[in-house]
Amino acid sequence: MVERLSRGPASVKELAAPLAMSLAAVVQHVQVLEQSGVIRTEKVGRVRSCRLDPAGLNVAERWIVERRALWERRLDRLGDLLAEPEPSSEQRAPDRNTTEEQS
Amino acid sequence: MVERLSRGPASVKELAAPLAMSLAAVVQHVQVLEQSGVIRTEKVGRVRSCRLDPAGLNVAERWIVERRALWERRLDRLGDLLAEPEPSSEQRAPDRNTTEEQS
DNA sequence: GCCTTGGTCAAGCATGGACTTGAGTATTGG
DNA sequence: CCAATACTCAAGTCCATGCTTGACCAAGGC
Repeated sequence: MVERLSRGPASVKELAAPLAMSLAAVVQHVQVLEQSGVIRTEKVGRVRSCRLDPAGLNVAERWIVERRALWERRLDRLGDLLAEPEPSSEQRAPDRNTTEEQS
Repeated sequence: MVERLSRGPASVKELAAPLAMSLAAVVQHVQVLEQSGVIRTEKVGRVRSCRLDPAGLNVAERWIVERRALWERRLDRLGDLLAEPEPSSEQRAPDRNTTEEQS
């Protein structure tokens, strides 16, 4: 959908056309895209036309960059720990309870 | 869990301890981690001990790097298209049907 | 006027993932 | 020998997502 919109604005119908989905489903997608600021829409008569919002895409880009940085940090940390020689003697820290994800 | 394992091998019990989850749930996590090659486990008596598999982590890292590259490519492409002046005259390509994701 | 078109809304269904429960098994300390 | 421990396994629950359906409504077009 975003790809299609990057080639110029389109109505909901047009967005739905190539997509093996009901119109309603597409509308839902459009709604979340609008709420998250990636696109803007405007209703003219009975037609709602959608276009990308460049500013919003910048936000999206920033989001992804952050995400990426986070993963990089994790991997680096992990890499460091793996590079270290394994601690042969048991010296287990007593479970700090910081924000921590599972798996 | 991976974080914990990066500080040295541990039994399933130990992994479960700080995790507000049943043992069985942890075992499930351990299974997928093992299947995807991130950890290796060995059963000694009634205890299954788990350790990270450095090689497996390399695989995981490669996976993430690929993923990242993919997103970068997408964003770049999108950025390019946005940078272009909007095509004012209607010159809509007739919907090529290549592999394409929704939204 | 009235049927068609493009969209809207609410409800509901299907699926998948993460977790729990409960029953069972093998090891092990006493 | 017995009970506790450390799992294992199958089944079932819960919940979020993504989509469909059907009723509805406001433009158009003829």
